[in-house]
Amino acid sequence: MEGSWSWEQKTLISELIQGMDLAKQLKQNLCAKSSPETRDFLVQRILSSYEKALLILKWSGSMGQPHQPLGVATGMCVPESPISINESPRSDDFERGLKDHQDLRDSSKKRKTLPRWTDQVRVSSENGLEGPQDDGYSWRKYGQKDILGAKYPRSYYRCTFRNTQSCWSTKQVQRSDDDPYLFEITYRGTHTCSQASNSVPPPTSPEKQDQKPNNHNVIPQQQQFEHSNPKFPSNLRVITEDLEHRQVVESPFSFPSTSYGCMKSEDSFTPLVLDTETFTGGFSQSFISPATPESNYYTLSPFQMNNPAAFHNVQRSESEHTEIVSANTSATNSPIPELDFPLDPVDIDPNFPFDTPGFFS
DNA sequence: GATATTTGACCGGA
DNA sequence: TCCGGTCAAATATC
Repeated sequence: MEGSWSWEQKTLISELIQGMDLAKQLKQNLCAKSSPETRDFLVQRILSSYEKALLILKWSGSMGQPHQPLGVATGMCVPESPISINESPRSDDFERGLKDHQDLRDSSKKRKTLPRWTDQVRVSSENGLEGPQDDGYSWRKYGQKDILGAKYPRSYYRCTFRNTQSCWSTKQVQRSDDDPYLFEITYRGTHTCSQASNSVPPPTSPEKQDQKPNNHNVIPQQQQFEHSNPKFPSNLRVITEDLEHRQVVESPFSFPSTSYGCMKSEDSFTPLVLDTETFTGGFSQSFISPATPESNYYTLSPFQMNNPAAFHNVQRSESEHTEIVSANTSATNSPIPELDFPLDPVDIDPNFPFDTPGFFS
């Protein structure tokens, strides 16, 4: 699988790792009260690394490269909406994307470009016949269709706030032929509605379609999540899946040590985000996709790589890369092709709190 | 009455 | 022409 890593992917990882290391150095320099010149130098190099990484992403996008492995392997917070380090939440590109969404009705071609990814959700036997119902978002069913060759009809849902908030996220729910308790949920587009910024665990993001059960540091996050989500059943289990091989592997429910770094204030990468509202639009997906409120099963797709500890594993083991890459390339599609970073104005506020406690710790 | 679901029809891509 | 995706009127539920 190592061969599947293209040059730009490796370079991208290298640049991001370098950026993080430089940031660590900067942090140390801040603590040591080093000279401003040294700090400026480090800041410049950090910026350079991330700009290169973004350029690689941009270039890969223009070349039609599969992006999903990139987002996963690097642990980048990669929303469909462009990331702007210190700018307003919605860049021009994102506005354009929104407009595209709104024009969807007029052009099915645009529909095809919507980010798309698939989850598999297993429901418990006692309630599974009704299918997965609640993934944290409000959906309105707008259609059902018998699919050729499929035993069960496919249901079509769109965001309840489609009209009121122009949220164009949709999902399709298809029951597995082989396993009636297994549902394949295909999400299209990410939420731009107010739900996107809520604490409710949203559907699995495309960046982390799969997760091997050997997640070492997941328990604290789980506990944390359970505490912050009173409705969250403690006896839930997680399905970690390899969509490529269509095998569902069950494991005791656990969370990655960091879910969506960009969304978690305690996450070590949070300072780079500056404002979670920045990602209210395209970057709404979280790492967990609950099947139903009553379900005992969840799919888990942890965005492990934004955990610095996990991130370092990237350096250690390429086999681990390939695990994640293979899992994520198995997804039906990725939203990352929609990625459209505002590459030019990658400016970081000089007062940016790199020395925030916990930053790069 | 407001909102959600169902279902047949329609449209566009392959 | 077939099929997947969506629309919109009819119906159901609260």
